[in-house]
This record gives sequence, C-alpha cells and structure tokens, in this order.
Amino acid sequence: MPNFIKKMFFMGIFLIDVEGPFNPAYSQKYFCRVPGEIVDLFQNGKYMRVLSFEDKLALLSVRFLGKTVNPRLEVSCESLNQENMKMIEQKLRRVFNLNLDLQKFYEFAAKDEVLAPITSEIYGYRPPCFSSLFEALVCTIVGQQVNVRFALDVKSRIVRRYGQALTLNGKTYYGFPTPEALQSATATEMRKLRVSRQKTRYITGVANLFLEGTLDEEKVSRMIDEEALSFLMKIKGIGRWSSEYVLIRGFGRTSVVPAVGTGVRAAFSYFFKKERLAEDEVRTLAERWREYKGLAAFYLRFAYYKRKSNDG
DNA sequence: AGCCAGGTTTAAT
DNA sequence: ATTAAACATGGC
Repeated sequence: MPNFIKKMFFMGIFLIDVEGPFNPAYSQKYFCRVPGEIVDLFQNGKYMRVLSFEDKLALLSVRFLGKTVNPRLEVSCESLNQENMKMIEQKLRRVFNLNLDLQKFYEFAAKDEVLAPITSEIYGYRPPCFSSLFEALVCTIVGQQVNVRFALDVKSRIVRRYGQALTLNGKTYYGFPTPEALQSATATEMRKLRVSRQKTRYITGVANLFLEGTLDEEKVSRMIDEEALSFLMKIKGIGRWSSEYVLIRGFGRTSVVPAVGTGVRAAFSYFFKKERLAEDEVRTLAERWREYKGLAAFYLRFAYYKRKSNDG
C-alpha cells in the first residue's frame, strides 16, 4: 500500500443521547474557571480534548445540542470506528458526569430546605470528572495546599512539558501525560514548572504504581467507598482529602465528601450561616444527605462560588 | 506584610 | 495520640 494512503484521515461524527437535565454551560464555567486551561478546552462553545487510543492521538470536538432537559452531544473525531466510538462515548460520559441520575437527586433534594433552592439555581449542573484515575491523582496532588489558579497553571505547565502534542491546522493541542512520561520526571525539571520536590516524588510514585500494575482504574472502581478510600490513602502523597477528592472528581462517587477541603468548608459555612466550621462539623451536617452527600457538597460549593463571582 | 489557598508527611512531644 | 515544621508559590 502506498505510504500516503496511511496518512489519510476520515473525520467522523456521531451523536450521544443524554438523560437530562444537563447544562453544559456550567461544565464550561467550571473548566474555564481560570484562564490558560489546556486539557479540557472550550472554543466557540465547543469542547475539545486530546485522547489517545490504538497508540495514536486524536482530537475530539464536541458540540452541545438540544435543551437542558433533552440534551445531545455531537462528537467529531478523526478515524472513527466502532471500537473507539464506544471508548470516546464512555470518556465523555465520565468527563461530563452524564451517567449520574440527576432527576433522582432532585427528587431527593426537593425535600431539603437547604438543597432545594440551590438545585433550581444551578439546574442541570453536573460536576465534571477527570478522564482517568491517573489524571485525577496527579491533578489532586498538584492542587494540594495551593490556590486553584496556581495549581491549574502548574498542571498546564506539566501537560505542555510531558504531554503528547498534536498539531492540527497550525494549532497545537496536548493530551494529559501518561504514567510512562511522568515516571521519569526529574526534580530539577519539575522545579522549573514550580512543582515541589515532595510533590514530584508523589507524582512519580503514582506513575510507578500504574506502570507496575499495583494501581489500576478497574480495581479501584470495583471497590466500595470505604475500601477505595483506605486503598488510595496508602499511596504516598494521598491523604484523606485527596482520597475523597479523587473518588468524587475521578469517579463521580456522589457519597463521598472531601470535608477537609477549605472550599467545601467555606460553602457549608455560607449556607448554614455558621463561621469557621471544622472538618467533623461539615461531615455531621452532610450526613442528612446520605448517599448524595458528596454531590450535595459540590452543589453547595458551585452555588457558593457562583454567587460570590456574581457579587463582584 | 502576612495569612490563606482544593494538604501530606515526618519528626518531635 | 496530638502538635509542629517543612514543603513552595501566588493571590488578596
């Protein structure tokens, strides 16, 4: 076969039907909460992201169709086939949290005086998720103890330095780095990206766990909350907050509250009109929401930030 | 200027 | 079992 044939690309398009409600504007608001994000990209209302499959990279582009109550995703990507179409749909369902039964949550929330007004205020909000456990762990480590703006700047620097680049129409896009790429990251290089030595050790450690097979996506997703929590906390650099954060932002587990986190704490203080809530007070307050307490906490947090930014 | 950010580990009481 | 210190940087 002549060489040039292999280089031909076929742009494919397919649709994903989604159980509403879903308001992608809130996902975009979240992904674009600081400028300079380069993994989860929004351009002209379209979501774009690099994925790797069949050991090559592809750029997805997603348009959001339909209304909040009856949404659809229109996905464009090169070299589509049955196999990767399925994989792409799964990734997108994960990233936009589309498998979550929001209607059920809203029925539950309607009976709660704190939650009820918030759910109508940000109707169709689905807390976005990381596309993989590895990405979740790395981003969570990067986000520890530093402000969000700085954390996301560092993440972008890591992605530019260690992610795989794909150039299309003169523009370069980056996929999130693989464990292979980050496993060999040196302290010197990472310091240039403003990653501390300590965090570099955590990150290369996590990468190694993936490479040696100690850590894998399927394994963790089969565990119940308690198991997964203590399993993840055994990893160097993953404490209570990180473990809970990874479960909710990495797997969309709605029952886990990252109560140690200052963001969640601030939101609880705001909506319950109390000051300086301690971690265990947040956990106690969240108990009333039972299996939805993690989702409820993210609803409080998102509504809180939304109100604050509107206040100016 | 000083405290707070999407904390965790290690070392000392 | 609890408490402090180190890690690193930027925003307000």
